[in-house]
Amino acid sequence: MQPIVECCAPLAEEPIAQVDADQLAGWFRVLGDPARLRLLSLIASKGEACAACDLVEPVGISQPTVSHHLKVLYEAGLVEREKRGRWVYYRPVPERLAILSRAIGSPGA
Amino acid sequence: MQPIVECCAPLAEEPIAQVDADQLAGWFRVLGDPARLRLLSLIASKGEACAACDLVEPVGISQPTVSHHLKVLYEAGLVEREKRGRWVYYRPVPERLAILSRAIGSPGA
DNA sequence: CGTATATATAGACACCCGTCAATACACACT
DNA sequence: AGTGTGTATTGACGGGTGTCTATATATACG
Repeated sequence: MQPIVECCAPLAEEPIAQVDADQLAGWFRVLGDPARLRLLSLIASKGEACAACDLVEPVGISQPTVSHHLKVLYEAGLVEREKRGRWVYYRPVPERLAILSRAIGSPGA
Repeated sequence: MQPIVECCAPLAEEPIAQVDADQLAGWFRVLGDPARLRLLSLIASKGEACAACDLVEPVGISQPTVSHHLKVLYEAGLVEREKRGRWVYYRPVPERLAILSRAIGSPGA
């Protein structure tokens, strides 16, 4: 995960560079799956969530698939993980999400 | 295109419903491609853009591929089209983009 | 009408992705 | 140490997607 703190001015501000487009598109693609969106929403609305405890049953997909999606979210830097005993807890990374929100945010409207 | 004006409370507010997840994920998937992101950025930063005039050359992909991406953006309701003479002009749809921005917006951060 | 240009479509190809069952791994608790 | 449970990985399958070339359609201009 790159140390990107400031990235990608709003799309409407200036034509986005290829590099930034790749970066942003990667994040959006991660959000482009209903299962991941529901997982992220579950995590965010609880503030923190454990995979088996809070996530597998509600989304209604198999445990390996949940694990896969959580990995994708994690590697995109949209959630962070903390292992506590036998369980792994996930929390959202608001800074990352803010980058995306700001990129498509319409200051001209 | 459905008449969705109000949709999808912020992800962190409450666990998102399956239907909303499908809807949102569809829009994010559209943004999940660098070429489409660059096209949208070019359109948005100019306020309006014509495919051949302003888009084909800057993004560096073939005309049919540009046409395809514009169709995807259009059918997602992220841009609107207007045919003027031989040309087709595209404009962003800020309300749609605002929905996405608000969905991932972090009120808790 | 014919030609030139802007746009869209068709078809093909390679590649990526979501899902699952099966299995492996990690960690606590007795 | 052994067992049970949470988590991750593997391998496979089906479907979707981005890209291209070639071609078709539409519109303006002479």
